[in-house]
Amino acid sequence: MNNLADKLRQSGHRLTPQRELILQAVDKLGHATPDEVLTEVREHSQAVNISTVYRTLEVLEQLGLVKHAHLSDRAPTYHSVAGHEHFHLVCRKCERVISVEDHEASAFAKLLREHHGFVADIGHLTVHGECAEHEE
Amino acid sequence: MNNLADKLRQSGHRLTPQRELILQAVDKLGHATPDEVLTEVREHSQAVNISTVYRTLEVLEQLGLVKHAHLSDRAPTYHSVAGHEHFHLVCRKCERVISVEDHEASAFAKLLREHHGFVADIGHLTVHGECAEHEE
DNA sequence: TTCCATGCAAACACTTTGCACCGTG
DNA sequence: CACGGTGCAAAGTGTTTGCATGGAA
Repeated sequence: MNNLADKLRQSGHRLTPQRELILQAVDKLGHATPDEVLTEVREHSQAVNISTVYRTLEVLEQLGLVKHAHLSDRAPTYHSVAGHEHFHLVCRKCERVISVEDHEASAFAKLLREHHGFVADIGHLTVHGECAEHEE
Repeated sequence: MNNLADKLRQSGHRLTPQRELILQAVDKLGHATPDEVLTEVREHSQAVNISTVYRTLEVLEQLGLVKHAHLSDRAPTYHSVAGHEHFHLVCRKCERVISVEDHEASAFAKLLREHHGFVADIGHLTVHGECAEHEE
């Protein structure tokens, strides 16, 4: 089955080569800014415009195929949602990014739901701090 | 005692009227973008430049007097660190911001430290999701 | 053949920087 | 009176938008 084509059509969108390429690039790169996605796409094919990248990432996120997180103070990064959700730890000292299974945040999410009626989007969560090699 | 003046001098900085005004504005506003800080400062005094706001917020953050968090996908917001640390819950539907005492994240922080050797900066943490009135 | 999608260029939002002048310490 | 701080203007980075053209269904 073609997940992308199906999801696009079900929501009244169209399947285009650009959209396939951009989703492939996100899959391959792991965590990438829109600009990095553009660079990756141009390795294989050429001729994709940066505004198409922005517009496509927005559509893919609506469809639940990718998510974005804010790993730095700069541009957001996109990653594919390949079944298992995860969140991120980012070291301020070395910029290292650690991906953590969502279940490690489930107790925290439960607490927020019970105390504040708040349903957390764990897949969007980024925790900044310092990794083992760099703590004070 | 004058906390600002002391901290500035101890770190080789100077006390200026702009720095006092900007810190007061952050205190008063709660959570504010650099631009909102500028607007607030200009209510009282005039003549502070946006680049001074950026430079000052950076200094104040180094001194531990303010912190920034990313409450939206847009500009960061600054809040004063008035003794007690807190983190934020942001509702995607209504933009509401809920401030939560840091101790509610202490079990989560402990888990991250034990499993990943990662020391989380809870005061910088922002959790996105949906508040009680807007969950699905 | 109908609309949605794309490319392009311009505009926009936010932030940083170089430099001359100002004012704290 | 030295040196860090400020204002101003310009440039840098990241993102969005209007519009004409292109192509999927």
